[in-house]
Amino acid sequence: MKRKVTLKQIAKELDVSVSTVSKALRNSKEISQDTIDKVQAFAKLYNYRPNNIAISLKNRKSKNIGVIIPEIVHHFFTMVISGIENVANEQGYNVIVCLSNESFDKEVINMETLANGSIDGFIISVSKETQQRRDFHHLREVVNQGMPLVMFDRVADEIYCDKVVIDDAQAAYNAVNHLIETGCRRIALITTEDYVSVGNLRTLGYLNALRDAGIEVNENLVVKVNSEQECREKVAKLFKYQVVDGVFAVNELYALIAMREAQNRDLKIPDDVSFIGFTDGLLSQYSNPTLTTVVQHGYEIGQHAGQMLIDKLEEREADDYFRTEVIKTSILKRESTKSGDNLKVSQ
Amino acid sequence: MKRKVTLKQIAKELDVSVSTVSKALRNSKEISQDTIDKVQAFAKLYNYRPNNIAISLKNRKSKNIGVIIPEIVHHFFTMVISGIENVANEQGYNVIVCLSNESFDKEVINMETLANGSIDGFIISVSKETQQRRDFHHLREVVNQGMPLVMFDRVADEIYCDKVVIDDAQAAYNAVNHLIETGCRRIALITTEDYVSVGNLRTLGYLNALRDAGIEVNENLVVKVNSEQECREKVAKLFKYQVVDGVFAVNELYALIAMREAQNRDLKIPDDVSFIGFTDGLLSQYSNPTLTTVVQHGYEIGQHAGQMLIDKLEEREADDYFRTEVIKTSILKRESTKSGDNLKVSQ
DNA sequence: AACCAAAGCGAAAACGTTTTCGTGTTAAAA
DNA sequence: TTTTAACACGAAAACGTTTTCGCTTTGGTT
Repeated sequence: MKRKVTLKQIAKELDVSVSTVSKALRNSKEISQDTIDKVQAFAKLYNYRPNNIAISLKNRKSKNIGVIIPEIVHHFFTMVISGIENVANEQGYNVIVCLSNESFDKEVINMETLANGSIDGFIISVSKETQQRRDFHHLREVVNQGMPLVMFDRVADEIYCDKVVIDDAQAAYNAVNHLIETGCRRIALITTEDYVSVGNLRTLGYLNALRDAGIEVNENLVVKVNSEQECREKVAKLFKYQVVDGVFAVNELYALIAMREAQNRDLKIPDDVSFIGFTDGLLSQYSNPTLTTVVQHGYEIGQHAGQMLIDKLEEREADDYFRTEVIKTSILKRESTKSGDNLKVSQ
Repeated sequence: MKRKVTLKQIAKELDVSVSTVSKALRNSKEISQDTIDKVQAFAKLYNYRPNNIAISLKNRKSKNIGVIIPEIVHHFFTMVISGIENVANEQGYNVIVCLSNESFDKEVINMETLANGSIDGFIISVSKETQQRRDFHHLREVVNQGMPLVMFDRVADEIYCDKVVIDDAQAAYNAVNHLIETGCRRIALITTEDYVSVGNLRTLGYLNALRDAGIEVNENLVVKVNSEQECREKVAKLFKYQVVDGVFAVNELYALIAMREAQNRDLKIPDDVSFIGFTDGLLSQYSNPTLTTVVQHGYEIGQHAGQMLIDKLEEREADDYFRTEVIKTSILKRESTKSGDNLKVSQ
């Protein structure tokens, strides 16, 4: 019920000026010790806390970071948010999260409402629709206004700003290579039909790994799907008409679906066929067998993105110098691929 | 590079007063059409947007909602956030997310930093540590300051505020009852050793369901665990020494671990033993066999919590009247339990 | 006695809005 | 011609801070 107490109220009660109160609270040496004690005692008694909004207005900075992501019900993005939160909180920043729900319009609206003082800088992974349209005017706009921007994962090359990405092509290359090294030769790729750049990069890594190993690409082993349902159908056909001894899927769900199909056909995993997925989430951890995956280190991505942004905000870094940090991926070997020990045996 | 344009700058350029500009932009009828046109054209040209912070200060409201949750890498909480975001955005509010990481101190700090103007109201699910200590002074404080507060899931009865919960006891009752109806008699409970109130309530539901069905409680079928590892061990013992034909677990992970153990012992699911878990997440959806679960409808919980808070903020509801909304759970039947069709056969 | 410096404090501006109230100008009514 | 009303606009206050600058009082130095 009792409203928050302000400097003005304290000043009136103690019969001094607002300036005196303000200075006393900050232990200014302009103020006598007597007055300081009196003011601080009173402030403590009434639990005075400075009003953030007033300070924001005065300082022209909010100490808030705006994070815009396509969706939050997604292991990778929650890990990234956790990472951002971690570095932000340590340095006195709050995180405002907005969801674009993969919609271009909502992304634009979110940015516009936040960009007017509510936040000091953006961290964003753009929506699918935005990538499809290749319309990045809203990003360009905030950059032009001098507001720091960090993009992660789904980035736009044509926007000049800090970025945090993984090397999708390299990661896919390593994944496929791991299959090759453990004896696989007829390796299928399950990917998305896409405009989403990361999908293409992962496909590229797949192709390169095969080429470097001197394995010919078999178009019949490449399946492009757009939905879970489509994945099930095409994977069923794949196993029906082709001999497959390894599967690389661009996400864990598709890998799981493929594993299920293989199991239904009484194929032994990993002896008859090995599986590796992209993105390490709960499903990979607890599937049966557990799934070997490419881990993207979302938490670290978030930490780096957050730190890069804060470095710009605190002017620890020139505002016209931009970097792209590439976070290394790693392969977490589990039960769905053969261990290195079997290597000679299986080859 | 170009800073955001302000009313003052527009006023100077057009040689009118700040008040005139402000009114012209809002189509006040105090201002001539000529001036309105002139001002609006200029504002559009320079892409004028009112500064949110200044408006917040003036109106003494930020249009921000503070959400504090124990962790974000958790399906239930992300669903809740999505629900909150949904209603908040529709009504012009932003969501500031803070994570307590299950720590009491961080929860307190988060609330204090947000409570000084940054937000208009809180939505919170308290940390385990907070529940353990039963120290809710920080909640009491914001309530006393007249700041609306909505608690969800992990609530504190002693705090007088709006709440959104599920009926854990009833939900558990229904779950266990479903097992009973499909023919199970020796039903195990896998729960957490806890101070967390929800765990106790779920246990209560289990006991009541057995009692109402005239089934004696067998202490040996109740396992309390605190970690994944402990769960594995105790579940192994359970299956080794007891005959079990049904398992109710207080979360999906424990249910999964138990299923895995049963499969290792070549028990048929659901014919030999049925499983049901609490909380419907990805694991339940994609496990093998898929897991029947109690679904908590996190998205709806978020929507209700958000709407209750906004109703208070917009004074659509008296600020001294508090409700507790109970969101109904439902049981999503999948492969891990017998269907109703088999009912007669199995009895 | 005259001067000066330091100590202690207050007034005011600034951040960017919105809104109330007052004022001068013009056109219509008496 | 005088009064009145409508019209168009500006000044100022308010939201809660921080900070600069200036003022008064005190005590000490010549």
